Amino acid sequence: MERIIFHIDVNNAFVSWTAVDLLKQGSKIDIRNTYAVVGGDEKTRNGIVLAKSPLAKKVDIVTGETIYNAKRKYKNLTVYPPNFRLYQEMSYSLFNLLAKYTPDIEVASIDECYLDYGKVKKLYGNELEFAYKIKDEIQNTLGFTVNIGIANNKLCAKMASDFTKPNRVHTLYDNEVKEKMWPLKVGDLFGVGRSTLPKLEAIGIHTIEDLANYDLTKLTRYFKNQAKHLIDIANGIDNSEVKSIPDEVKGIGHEFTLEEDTTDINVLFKELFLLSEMVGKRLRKENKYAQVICVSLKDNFFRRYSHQRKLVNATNITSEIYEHSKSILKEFYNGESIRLIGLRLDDLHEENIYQTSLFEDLTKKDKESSIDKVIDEINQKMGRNTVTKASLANKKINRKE
DNA sequence: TCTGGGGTCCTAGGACCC
DNA sequence: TCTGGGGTCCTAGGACCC
Repeated sequence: MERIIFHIDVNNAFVSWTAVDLLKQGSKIDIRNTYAVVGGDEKTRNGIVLAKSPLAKKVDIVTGETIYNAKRKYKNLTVYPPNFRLYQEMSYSLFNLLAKYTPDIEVASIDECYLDYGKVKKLYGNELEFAYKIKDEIQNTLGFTVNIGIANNKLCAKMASDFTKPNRVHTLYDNEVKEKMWPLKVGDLFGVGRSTLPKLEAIGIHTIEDLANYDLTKLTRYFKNQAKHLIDIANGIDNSEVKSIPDEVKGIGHEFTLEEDTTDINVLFKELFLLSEMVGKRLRKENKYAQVICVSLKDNFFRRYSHQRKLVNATNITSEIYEHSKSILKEFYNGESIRLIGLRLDDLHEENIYQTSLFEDLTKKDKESSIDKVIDEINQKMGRNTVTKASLANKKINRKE
């Protein structure tokens, strides 16, 4: 069977979705046609650009830069706060629409997916016609536009959807790679990031074509095992499958930037407690137990450090997660000024195979577990964060998720 | 009031065992 | 006894993505 893959990508997703929502609420202006970005709050030090309108892009505003910097590029820029709940709903509505046509859809992120068209071509016919049809259907029923890339593998479909925007359909079949992809800058290649790019340029590789034709033995000297993969992707080679059934979640983490830097370990402990509740709650919701706990810090020079610990017994109990994370932090925190703290759970298991120790108080464990259950249930019924442990009662909780 | 948060995958080195 | 090497587990950190 012929391999035909679609990559469907929402144009300026967060800006578009915010625009659709504002219009629904009666707004007279469509922010997609203004100098607008969606970005975090500068006051809580979350002030970066998450998405930009085409006009904002025109004045060289880029995703990831500070709001402060973006405003220097365009003085009257409007900044909209992100609304992740809305984005999640918009995302579902898109994937539900596509699922009417085929179950072979891989959700790649909140605003993009792959669709295995080869498997349903007999049903729907020519892929270009079908792509235009669903592109228009999305626009007419959901109110936002997408780009669709069509190719013989996922990588090329992804590259194709990134050609000219918005509201376009592009193809990048195997026999079009040389003509359509090779002239692009090597940094535009999916999989070449900000660390690999300068290394490639240093050895004279500037376009995707340069990389595609580079000698493998020579490239291996610089990139070891990564070299073959780099040359493959530059040639548009990718054999990965469209995975319609998502992998089991492999880890759960949360982190936050503090409102101000701190050297006070007790402040860090408090944050760890809040993080423990958040990751614990999610873990229990997934019915999983974690065996690895990882605490990470970012200092005021933006350097990241982390330490992890593998537990003898996996856990999903908030107080246990907290006690371990606290002791991990104590182990490696050296008093420097901290900007961000994060907590991650890895090595997740379905069941808790518990190795009992002779001296362990299992009654206490049961009690902790039922306390968590009660807190989860109340929060479920009454809304988030109605109840937390007493030590947090005086802490303002207004974190965004 | 310059620089978020949530993931996955990979690599390298050390410990340990045979 | 003069220095191997395969395999696995564990940890720390890097790279990439949206």
